[in-house]
Amino acid sequence: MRIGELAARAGVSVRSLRYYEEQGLLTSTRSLSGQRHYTDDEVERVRLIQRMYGAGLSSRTIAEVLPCVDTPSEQNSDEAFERLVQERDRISRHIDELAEARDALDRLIEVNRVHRAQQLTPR
Amino acid sequence: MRIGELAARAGVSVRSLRYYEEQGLLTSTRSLSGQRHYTDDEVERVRLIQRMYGAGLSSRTIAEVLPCVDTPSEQNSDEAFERLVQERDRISRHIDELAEARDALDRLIEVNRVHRAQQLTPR
DNA sequence: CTTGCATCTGACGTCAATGTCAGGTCTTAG
DNA sequence: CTAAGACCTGACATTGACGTCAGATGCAAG
Repeated sequence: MRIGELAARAGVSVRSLRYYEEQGLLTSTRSLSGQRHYTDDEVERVRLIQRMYGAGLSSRTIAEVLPCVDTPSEQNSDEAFERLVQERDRISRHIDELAEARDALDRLIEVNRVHRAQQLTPR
Repeated sequence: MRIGELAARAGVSVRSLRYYEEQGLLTSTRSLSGQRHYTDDEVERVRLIQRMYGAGLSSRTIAEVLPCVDTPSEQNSDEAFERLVQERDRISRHIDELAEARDALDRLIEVNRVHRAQQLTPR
């Protein structure tokens, strides 16, 4: 498929796909005229990449981790594997941080609910 | 206290505090010479602000919900209250998204562990 | 008084993922 | 064949929360 279809199927912009390629996260075969062509598998790959971006990984970090996706078990993925574990842990810590923030907002919400209820029934 | 002490106590940079003021998240009284002065309470306020930033709220959004911190129960905080609930929900959704990403990484880690184990004991 | 550190304002720099535009080529339906 | 729409490269624009620097002033200690 060409880049437009991949973009539509994976739910990202064409611009982003070109950027992923530039960052070494995605490869394409080129037609004689230079247009990018992709296989069906790339759809899932792009979705995974998106997920990693969503989890706060940078292009560089994703590139570092991708060997674990492409060639698990390779000796040369030692760094990649370590990085992968590292990022998983970072995400876990981030989740905890978010949970604390959510709890703080929940407390705020509760306080405000109480005050609002009082206002509705002043006596 | 002056800005340097507040920065140290709240664990942020002086630059950030000035920025928060610029964004309407923080106020200060000024000495005759124009220096900012803060009360002890501001330390907690800054920490709360930091938490909100950490949870992905923008300056604008934080400014919108702060009325719930400053004057809960006021009629005019209707919008603020709604926004607060909205953000709480957004954070919850983000947590779910992160959890999914973490699970994806966990699966990757598991696959790689297996392959690496095989390599260590080839026969 | 002066020396040195804190503070002030204002402005420009940063970083990363992506939007957007320009000017040109490719492909495909009719 | 032709027009429309997809695609190409290259480049500049954007956004937000700061970092950083310059030049000036304030303040506490010796």
